[in-house]
Amino acid sequence: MSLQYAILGVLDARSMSGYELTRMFESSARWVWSAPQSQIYPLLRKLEGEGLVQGEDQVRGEKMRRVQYSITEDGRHALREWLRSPMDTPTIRDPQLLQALFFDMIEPAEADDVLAHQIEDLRTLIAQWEAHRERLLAKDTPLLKERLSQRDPADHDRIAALKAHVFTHLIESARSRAEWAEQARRILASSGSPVTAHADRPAH
Amino acid sequence: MSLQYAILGVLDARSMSGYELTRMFESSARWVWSAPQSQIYPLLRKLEGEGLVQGEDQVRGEKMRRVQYSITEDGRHALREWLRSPMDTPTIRDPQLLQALFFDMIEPAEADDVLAHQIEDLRTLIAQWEAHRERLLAKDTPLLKERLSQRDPADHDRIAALKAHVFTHLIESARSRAEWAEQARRILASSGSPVTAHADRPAH
DNA sequence: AAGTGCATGTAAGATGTTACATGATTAT
DNA sequence: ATAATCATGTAACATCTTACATGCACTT
Repeated sequence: MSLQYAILGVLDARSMSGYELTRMFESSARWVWSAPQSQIYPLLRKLEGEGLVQGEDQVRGEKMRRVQYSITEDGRHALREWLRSPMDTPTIRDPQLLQALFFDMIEPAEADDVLAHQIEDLRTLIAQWEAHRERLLAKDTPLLKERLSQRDPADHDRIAALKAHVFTHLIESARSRAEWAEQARRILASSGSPVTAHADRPAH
Repeated sequence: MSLQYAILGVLDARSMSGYELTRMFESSARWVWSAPQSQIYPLLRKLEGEGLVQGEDQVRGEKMRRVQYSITEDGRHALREWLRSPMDTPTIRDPQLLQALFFDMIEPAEADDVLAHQIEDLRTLIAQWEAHRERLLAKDTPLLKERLSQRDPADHDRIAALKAHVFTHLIESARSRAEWAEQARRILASSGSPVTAHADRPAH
């Protein structure tokens, strides 16, 4: 559902080939949506079938056809409809939190390792998001530049602030999660042998 | 992947029928995982096939067969393996944040409505999670009671604190999100006409 | 007699992941 | 030459959502 609008939103800034979109969405820890290449290409075809995007064949080299997709007026309309529609908070489905809920079933030291790994991972993400946020505020990302060039200069600050604000949340959220993990480590250490009843392996 | 371990984790506290598990996981805004009934029953069969859970047929009334599932030693072992394994932060895929990223394409008033709806929704969730958290700290949920009855009383506080801590994060996270949405409303209001270029409908 | 809750299932479709396959162009 | 990057696709599979179907037990 949402990937389609993510694509439309990006194409609204500028036209792109499937490959460029793929690079945007693949392994994009620093972006708000991710999708593998195998989802992008079929979806572009589908959107073209619905008239929301338009592909233009470009000859490159001998017979290499490289398709440049751009958003249509219908596509922009569909995107705006979606942007206007309120949605409920998506149901939480967080494997790491689920894991934490049952940490009393393993040794505190083992749970501690898992949490330490989470914290490490979060630090990396935070750094990436912070960097991206800074670039947005400086209006220094390729896509934002393209977008702003179509807009009234009086709005530039507001638009950049709005986009950066999304990343502010990602950063805040990851920071709060890291603090949560630290606190969880403290609770685990607080005392207590683990798994007294029905142990997985003979007590040692 | 994770649903299977969520089921095992619940069954570790006490045996249950598919129906009871369904009620646990369906529309469970107050829990950390959710799944519709159509996922539960087939998965239970699969887990039984793998020997991770064991179903016991119970006669009820005339010929009504009601199956009570319990976790096996293999199931407990598989669950512990999973609990010990570090995982990377799941890729963020948040439709609401995606929406916010393109709010510059619609009227500020329209975006404001969407954000107001989000905040309302978050308040409801926060209230539910807070209630659940309180009950966990008071060791007053049916499932936690069953679980604690199998464990050393000296660990009870630590276990309850650990579980409650998971909900603390959900609450903190939702609060931070609500504050973020309020801030976003302020940015939207900060000035600026919207969509100057390529308007969806004639400017008014 | 009809409705609600208990209880278990199937089917169709959307979405997402992992892996494989292919060929052209550009850089070393 | 060969490796990396550009570029586009398919296949198989797991997961998740929505909807429908069925029948018993208990209440009103």
